[in-house]
Amino acid sequence: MTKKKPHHHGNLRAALLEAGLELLHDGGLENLSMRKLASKAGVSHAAPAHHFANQTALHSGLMTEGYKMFTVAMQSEIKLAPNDPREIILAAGRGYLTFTQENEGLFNLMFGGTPRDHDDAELNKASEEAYNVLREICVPIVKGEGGSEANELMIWSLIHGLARLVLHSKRDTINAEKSFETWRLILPPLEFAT
Amino acid sequence: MTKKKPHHHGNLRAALLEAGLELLHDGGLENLSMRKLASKAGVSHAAPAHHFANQTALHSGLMTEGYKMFTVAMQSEIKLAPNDPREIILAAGRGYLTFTQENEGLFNLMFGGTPRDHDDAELNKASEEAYNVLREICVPIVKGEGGSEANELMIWSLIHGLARLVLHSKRDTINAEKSFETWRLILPPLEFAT
DNA sequence: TGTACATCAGTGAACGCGCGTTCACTGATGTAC
DNA sequence: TGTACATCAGTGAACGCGCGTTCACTGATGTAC
Repeated sequence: MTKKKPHHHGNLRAALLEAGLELLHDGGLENLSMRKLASKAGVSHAAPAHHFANQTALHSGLMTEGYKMFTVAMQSEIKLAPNDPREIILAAGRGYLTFTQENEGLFNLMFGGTPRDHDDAELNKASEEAYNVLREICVPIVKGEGGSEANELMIWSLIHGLARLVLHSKRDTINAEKSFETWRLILPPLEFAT
Repeated sequence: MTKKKPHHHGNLRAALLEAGLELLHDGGLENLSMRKLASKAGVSHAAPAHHFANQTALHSGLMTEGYKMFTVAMQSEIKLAPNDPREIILAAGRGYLTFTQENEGLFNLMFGGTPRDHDDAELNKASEEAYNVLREICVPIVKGEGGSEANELMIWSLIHGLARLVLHSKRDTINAEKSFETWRLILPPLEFAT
């Protein structure tokens, strides 16, 4: 006896987000629409309205997933790194680069100017958690004139900029290994508190 | 006697690009369409087809304008800077930041993953010229393990990343002055050849 | 200088498409007693 | 345990919209002689 489609999906919200990530993965930002999303999740195109009030809400939901993936990507690289502040920073950057290369569409959604819901608590929480990873790896760096904030911004700008540029010129830096090496080369000397 | 509209516009291509920049300026990436463009330029919506084969061609044309503006923005700040390699790098960064803050929509078009025509000679030329400005200001930096390319990538990643992050968190860094100061703070110490 | 003619750069109507959103509906689920 | 009922989460049809693109056309411009 084959399973009948249940009228209630069970966890449609999660399924829709997953479908959205797939769409982004397969065809980038241009490939994302509420109707395709619903279709990919095997549901009528009016169904998502029960879970996302509008497109911006959906985008915010996907960005939330993005930040969570960001956090995980950085943390799992950090876990493998030797216990040395510079190595930890390099590892976090590798996680960042891996994420961006594997999720170009999502990265563009997150940082390409797409409107988001600034009051989305989950989104704000997820993005803060990602930032916290960055903050922690910067703690050991000796503070200069700009304090710890300048250190964090420096590291973040560097790695974010590199990630963007790597995607932008795929011909030159097509594989992860090469971009990891570049990252190692451009990270300036840092002074750490002992 | 009032001037009749001439049937031939004279320089519609330029007018369309200008209209496109205005649309981007006023409403960002989402505000850009061929029909709005034509309407803004005071021309029927089928007219642009004579100047841009398709949307990608139009986007590429706008990106070309963007790179030119980039180059000008950096060069004009460099011109005002004291003749000191670090000051020149700081000045170029200020130009970059000014451009991005005044042209957020265009910046998103250029670096947000929008497809471009990779065979557009004008576009490639304009982007190379912008890169050349960067290359020149990096010449005085002492080469490390990664050679001059690593120096260029380091400076570019830093300033591009900062520009992106400034736009991303407008609340914190709403004005140019503040972002200039941040830029000065995060530019690491550099060693210059004498 | 004048004329014939090819080419160019517009117009305006029409095409079909995919989109987000709304709506009345219905079947499934959960709850009170 | 059984029943009545409210709520929830889907369906499918329909809405109007703006879009990129195509097309036959026409008026303006440029050129050959």
